[in-house]
Amino acid sequence: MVGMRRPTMADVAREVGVTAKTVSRVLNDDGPVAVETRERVMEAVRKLGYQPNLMARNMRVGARDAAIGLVIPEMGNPFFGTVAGGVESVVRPRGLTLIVGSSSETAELERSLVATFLARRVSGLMIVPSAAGDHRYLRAERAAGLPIVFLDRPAVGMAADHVVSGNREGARQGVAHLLAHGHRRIGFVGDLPAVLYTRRERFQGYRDALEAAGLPFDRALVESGHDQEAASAAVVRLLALPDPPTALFAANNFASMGAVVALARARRRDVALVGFDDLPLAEVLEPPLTVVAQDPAAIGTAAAELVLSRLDGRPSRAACREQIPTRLIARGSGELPPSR
Amino acid sequence: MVGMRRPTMADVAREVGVTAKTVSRVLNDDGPVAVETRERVMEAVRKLGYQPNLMARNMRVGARDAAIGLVIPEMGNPFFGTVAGGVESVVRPRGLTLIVGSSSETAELERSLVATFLARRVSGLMIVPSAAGDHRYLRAERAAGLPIVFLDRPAVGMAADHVVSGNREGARQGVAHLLAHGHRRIGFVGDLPAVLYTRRERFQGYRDALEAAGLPFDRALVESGHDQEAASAAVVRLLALPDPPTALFAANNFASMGAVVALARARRRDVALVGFDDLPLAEVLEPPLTVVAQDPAAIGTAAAELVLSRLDGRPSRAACREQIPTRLIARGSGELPPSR
DNA sequence: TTGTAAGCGTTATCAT
DNA sequence: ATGATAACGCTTACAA
Repeated sequence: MVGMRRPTMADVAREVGVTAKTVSRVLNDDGPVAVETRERVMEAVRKLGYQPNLMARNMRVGARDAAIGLVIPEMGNPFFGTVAGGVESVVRPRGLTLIVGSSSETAELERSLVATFLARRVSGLMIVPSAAGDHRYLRAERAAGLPIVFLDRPAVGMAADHVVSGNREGARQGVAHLLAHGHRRIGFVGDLPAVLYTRRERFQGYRDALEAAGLPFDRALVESGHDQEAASAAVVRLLALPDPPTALFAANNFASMGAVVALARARRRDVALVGFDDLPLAEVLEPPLTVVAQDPAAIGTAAAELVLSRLDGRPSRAACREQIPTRLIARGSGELPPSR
Repeated sequence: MVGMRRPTMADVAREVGVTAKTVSRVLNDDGPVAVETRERVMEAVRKLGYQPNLMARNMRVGARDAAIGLVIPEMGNPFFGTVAGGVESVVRPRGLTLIVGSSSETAELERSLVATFLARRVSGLMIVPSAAGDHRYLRAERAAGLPIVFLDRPAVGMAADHVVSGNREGARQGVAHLLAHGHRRIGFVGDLPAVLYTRRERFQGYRDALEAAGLPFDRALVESGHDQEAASAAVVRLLALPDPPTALFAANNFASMGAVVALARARRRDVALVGFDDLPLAEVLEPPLTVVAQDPAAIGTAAAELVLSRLDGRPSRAACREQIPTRLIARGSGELPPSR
């Protein structure tokens, strides 16, 4: 039983007494086929359990695999998972399969994944670039007409299509929300400086809001950490300042969780908090967490549609950027008044 | 520039003045090649920017795609995302690519995804089966030697390898934990009855624990809901009973969140709670949530290793089942004493 | 309406 | 150490 050769088109053809081409015609609704022949072919297909070999088809037909390669930093992260889900939802109805790999945020893994995808001759490439990367090596591919779209962050060293959140505007809105509730000293808790595109943008939004309100920028109110624990520590430092903030803006979900934990540990229910990126349990926290929510599914679908439009021949001479707007969700923590 | 044909092995060969087969030898470290020839080939490869075509290779070499097809219910769900990450971490070092699709928990989508994967001639199939499915149609594939492994839930209508959490034992442990803290009336909040394998197993664990403690089973203490809101409502009903439970066991994370929300809304800090499956913010809740944590990454890696071992020729005559143990994490909510 | 021949880009086999 | 030829399973182009 094991290793039994799979039936091929030729096997089906032999069974019916026709040629492979005729079977192909039936299966692809190509060219004219006699009704009776069609029926006999279909029956032989069922009888033999024949399944067309997509590999062979792809190879002959386009020299391109009917697949889209997607690189994300991490599969277990619901943000990127939802992005991937968005991509799949637009790509599958077009008959394209999704091939996914995770880079663990390292440029090396990202590059090796991309190499694999290119070797497979995927029809399109979608990349959430890792921080340290350089994408110049993809210029030739892009020039040769391969649709390449970057997600969540733009490419480095190369002008290419990309779809990102409205980071700057979203952060501005979140901070403006705190300002509107009377806060004048607002701490910023973000990733390690300058490394990440999103951190830079959101930081700009923070400054935009302050400037629009005519408030001075105080470097002492800016703290960073690369994970939840570090963010907690950052919050502790902020609250220990001589002139501490009455509100916090957490620039990503690790920072948000770190801030929530730090405030809970310190039993500080008087510090306002707005986080960038929504959390599953946000409404259960005390107080419920006010957030600037992103729309990861929309990032995925928009990027996938961009790839499809390139595939359909939309010229890709000029790189285009798409911004997916964020949405402020007021739940309580961002509406607390200043404590002093 | 667009549509420029990619260099093939033949192009490289022509450039060097040899045959395609020689280039193939160099690239695959196959057979003997003169040192000088090898160098000239490598240089031509660089010069032309040649990249081997994996599709063609796969087709010729094994009639199998060097890929593993994985079906999960939902990409945005961190549980399944982490499972997928576990699979990838095992499969990639072996040179296999991961192809993923989500079924949205519907048997139709699952089946169509599987069909696509089979048509691509993947080397292995990994499926988190959706509730309503029937997998008899896969028996022939399995008999023909295709490695097929089910994750998180077993197959229906067919004996096949599967890797699942220790649902029953984990639930037993969680409930026993509550019993050890003095509770005698423990409510069970789960999915809709009987539909889902995991719900059945965990319910059995609940009963095991009661039985071991010599406590009677009270049907009134069992409630169900298919999402967070329904679970909340279920908890409200339980607490309104004439002789209400002093503790709750939530059999999945939706139920856990629903229970947390319901207790918070009712300002009931006196009801103990143990949830099945960990939550990101569990330690931030008040009180911090005690859980029976699963190990989704381990489920993924174990299942992937099973596929690889089958691929390496381990006979698959008998289906094997692997249980990944759970781990009780006591954080506070499960250690509350009975309120009366 | 159906068949024939050729080819997609590799690698296996057998020669040289 | 290298080459010639065929083959993998399918589709395109053309012929019958």
